[in-house]
Amino acid sequence: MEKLTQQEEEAMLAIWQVGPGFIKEFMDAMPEPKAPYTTVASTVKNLERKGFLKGERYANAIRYSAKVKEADYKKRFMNGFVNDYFQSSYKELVAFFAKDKKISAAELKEIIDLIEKPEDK
Amino acid sequence: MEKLTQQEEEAMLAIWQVGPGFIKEFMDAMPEPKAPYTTVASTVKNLERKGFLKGERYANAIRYSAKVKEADYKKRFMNGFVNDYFQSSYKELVAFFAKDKKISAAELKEIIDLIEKPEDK
DNA sequence: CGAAATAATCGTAAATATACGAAACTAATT
DNA sequence: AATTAGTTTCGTATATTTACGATTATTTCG
Repeated sequence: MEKLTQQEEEAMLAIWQVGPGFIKEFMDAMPEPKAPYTTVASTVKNLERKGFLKGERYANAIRYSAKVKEADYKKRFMNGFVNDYFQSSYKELVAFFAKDKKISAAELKEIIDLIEKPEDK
Repeated sequence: MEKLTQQEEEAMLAIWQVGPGFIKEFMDAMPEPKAPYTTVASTVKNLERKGFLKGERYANAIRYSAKVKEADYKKRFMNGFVNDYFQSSYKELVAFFAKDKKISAAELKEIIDLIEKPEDK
């Protein structure tokens, strides 16, 4: 999976949020200040070339959908980060943010409950 | 704090690891395949320009040290990531990786102990 | 059909990043 | 002082990214 540039990633965030759709719709979901249509269109083309999107023609427009799932991108991205900054240890990462008070003991307990009693049927 | 490019980040990782030192030493700490000396020197110059390093002349060489702490860079970097991918919630992030079995309940409990009984004097 | 609307594509320009050799500088050695 | 060795600095070439207007293609509507 190729690495995304800044605006490619911004576009992907919008696309993941919107789901399959047209460039116009993705633009609506992107934050201000918005780039001109053609600029976004170029970025989308790049994403298609990199294999992150696939496009299908509908009338005179193209409907794009994500080929790479957000969860997969997150995972691979974080993995690199954890390797470089936390000696490949997710525990180190969580401990770091716990010490920095980004997450509380109570929240960690909730997560423990969540994984110890999986209630997905 | 300006964002780092790929090789700038690689160089910073080496510098954080080595501590204050000379380009040669940073190069030794960088993974193969190593770029030529002058390429690394350019990158280091860029890092100085971006305010990540400061340099002091010693004899005919320059000793560089980090102005930005690794912990601070980690924090700001992760913060952006959590905002974009986990609705600004560190709890969401931890839950995501817990579900993906990157961290166990036992490890989370250890972290809870760590933050509930702070033993730094 | 012809005009207007909508969207994609193409081409290109400018900014940024990457890469590295040649030359210059500094210090040590003979 | 001249040579050598180590290091920085400068300049430049190439690749990639960003940005977007002009043009072209397609559909819709009168």
